[in-house]
Amino acid sequence: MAEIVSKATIRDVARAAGVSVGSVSRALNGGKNVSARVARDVAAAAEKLRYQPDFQARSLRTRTTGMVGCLVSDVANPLYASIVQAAEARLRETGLLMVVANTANDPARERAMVAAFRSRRLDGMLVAPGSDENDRAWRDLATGGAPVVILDRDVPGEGDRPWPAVLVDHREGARTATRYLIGLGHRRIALLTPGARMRPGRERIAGFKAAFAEADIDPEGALICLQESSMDFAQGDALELLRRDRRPTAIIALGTRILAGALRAARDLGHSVPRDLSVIAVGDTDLAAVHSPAITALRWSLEDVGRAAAELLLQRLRGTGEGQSRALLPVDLVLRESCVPPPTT
Amino acid sequence: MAEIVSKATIRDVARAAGVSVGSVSRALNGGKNVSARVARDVAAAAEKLRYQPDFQARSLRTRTTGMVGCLVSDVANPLYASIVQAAEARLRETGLLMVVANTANDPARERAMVAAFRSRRLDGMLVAPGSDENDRAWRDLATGGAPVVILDRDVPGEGDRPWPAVLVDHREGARTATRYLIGLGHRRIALLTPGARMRPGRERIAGFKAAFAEADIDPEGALICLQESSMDFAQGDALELLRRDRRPTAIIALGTRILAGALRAARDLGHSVPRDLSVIAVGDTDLAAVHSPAITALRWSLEDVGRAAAELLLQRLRGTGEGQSRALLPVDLVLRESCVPPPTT
DNA sequence: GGTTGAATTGGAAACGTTTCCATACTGCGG
DNA sequence: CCGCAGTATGGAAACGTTTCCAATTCAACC
Repeated sequence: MAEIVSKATIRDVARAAGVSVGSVSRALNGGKNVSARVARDVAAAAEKLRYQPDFQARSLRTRTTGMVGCLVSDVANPLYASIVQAAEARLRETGLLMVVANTANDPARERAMVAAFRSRRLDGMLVAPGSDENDRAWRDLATGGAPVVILDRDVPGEGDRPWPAVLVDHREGARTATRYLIGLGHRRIALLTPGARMRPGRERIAGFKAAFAEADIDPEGALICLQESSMDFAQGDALELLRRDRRPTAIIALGTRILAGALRAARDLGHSVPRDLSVIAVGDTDLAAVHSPAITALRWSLEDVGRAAAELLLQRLRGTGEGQSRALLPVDLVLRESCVPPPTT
Repeated sequence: MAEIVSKATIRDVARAAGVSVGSVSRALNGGKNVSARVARDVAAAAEKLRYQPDFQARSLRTRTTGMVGCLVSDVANPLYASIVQAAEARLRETGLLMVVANTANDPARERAMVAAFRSRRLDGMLVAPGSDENDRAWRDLATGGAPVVILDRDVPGEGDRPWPAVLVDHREGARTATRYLIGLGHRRIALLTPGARMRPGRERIAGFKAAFAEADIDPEGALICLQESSMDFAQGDALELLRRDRRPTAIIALGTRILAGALRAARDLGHSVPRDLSVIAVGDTDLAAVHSPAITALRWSLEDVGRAAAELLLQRLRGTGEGQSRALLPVDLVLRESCVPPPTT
């Protein structure tokens, strides 16, 4: 009949079971040094009172909150959403909750959120900084003692050793894609990617250039076009690119929005994909898979990134040996219909 | 030079400022009843010691955590991701953190997460239950006293009054879309949407049927095809649908994955969109906007949903008058290139 | 100068746990 | 029968805040 639920405190349970609060705590948690009788009575009392321990109070004493933070520029970005999703799944399995915050790549906001996380005493955090230089914030957090795992960024690191991180081999991916296009005969290829402020862009550019270098062809054909990550910008840039005299015959475009912009620009100019323009998507989004023609894409597993990051963090939280401190995930080129040899002019 | 940061407690500040802890607390929070001298000294001491209050401890005393939960089936689903993003943005403005959890529409997991949220004493929560019947879980939470805002679901409600909720007018949207297709001359139209277990599906079906009813045409042409939300399923179903003798001449398909399945099926069968098959997307995703041909779509603002939900929750948290308790957001049909009159057979 | 009421302050009691410590109890070997 | 080691137990301290309450100061007014 008890309608008023859940005001039950450990003291109530103790009283109901006729033991001390200390015993209740031991019975419910440790199980160590507790007699069968006490265990039984406490369990019964807890059940009857629908006792649910108060995490806040427990946290205060144990200095652990059972929560980890996740800081990304935008959870709605498909390239992050799946990472967050997978990480949450893994963390939940161990009873951890995940608090997420969007930074929009604003360093001030990043610092503010790190401070908030620390002030809330979150046990750890997963972060994808908006630039590699803002490591003061992470350092701050680290001095708070909470482990940090970096998502696909090169953050300088803490004195001696680098931060634990999950990295994606964008360089090799970009090189493979570029090599493939060169192999098809393309000599002028544009790479559309957000700025080199962050690791993924930097690595892609490096791989892109490497492919040109190793093919020993005119590096002038490697058109690097840095982007805001927005469809309209990309469309404008792509239009400009495709109107040039010696326009690129192939485009490598990041994500959903930039890819979309490029595709639109091509359509607006009456270029047919792949006949007039080959296209490779970086990141295998719904759009790439379903577009007609289906877009050849560089794919890496976002789920793996999330899972691996969670795993790395869990290792640190448990303090079980250092284990490995970084993971490098592979990138595959999945061949579809959007690449053919360049038109013969 | 102080390298060891952030062990500073309020007691340290009190000592450094030469006042009592009570005064420090008042100086830092209330500002009420505190002399200029104390305010100055405390501020200075806090600054010098880099004092950051411990939210855990504060929570214990104030019974408020500054965190709200968000429970959806899958944050990586584009239809949720933007909602979460927008809600987080609004909540953050007021200093609240958001913890998210994915339920995969599993009622057991939903209950478990609600329990976890309550146990952590989250101040409130935003939830999109996987079915409308699992309201026991929310009732539990409500008895914990934390306000709940429902995202686009019909949850029976708490005795007298319904839960606060943000709803989308899917019925009207579906009706508009269907009416539009009928107006173009279509008589056999398929609606591909996930089951009627949840409000959006139910409402869409109702609107779909209503359009047929009001047009006074053969309701046999209203082909309702319930779906798992997965591309492969949708593709299979769509193939079956399009192979029928009297195949639909238009398809209304939900989201990214089902839409993608339908588009693929059409392509596999050599049906050209829109010549042989008109298509309307439900939900204006990247895919719909960028596909060639661009897909006419039902659009509602996910950002508005998230913002409105956050706003409703904030109202409840502040306890400022009841305000309105539900919002109904409009759905627009954005016309693109994927709908034309049916082929004349 | 004394009285009064408000403004400020310090001290201590909460908040609900976990964990430490001292005590009581148990069984066992001498 | 007496230590004695180990195990169970109760009581209390601690975690870091906020907030209550009583005490003190202060200014102003008679």
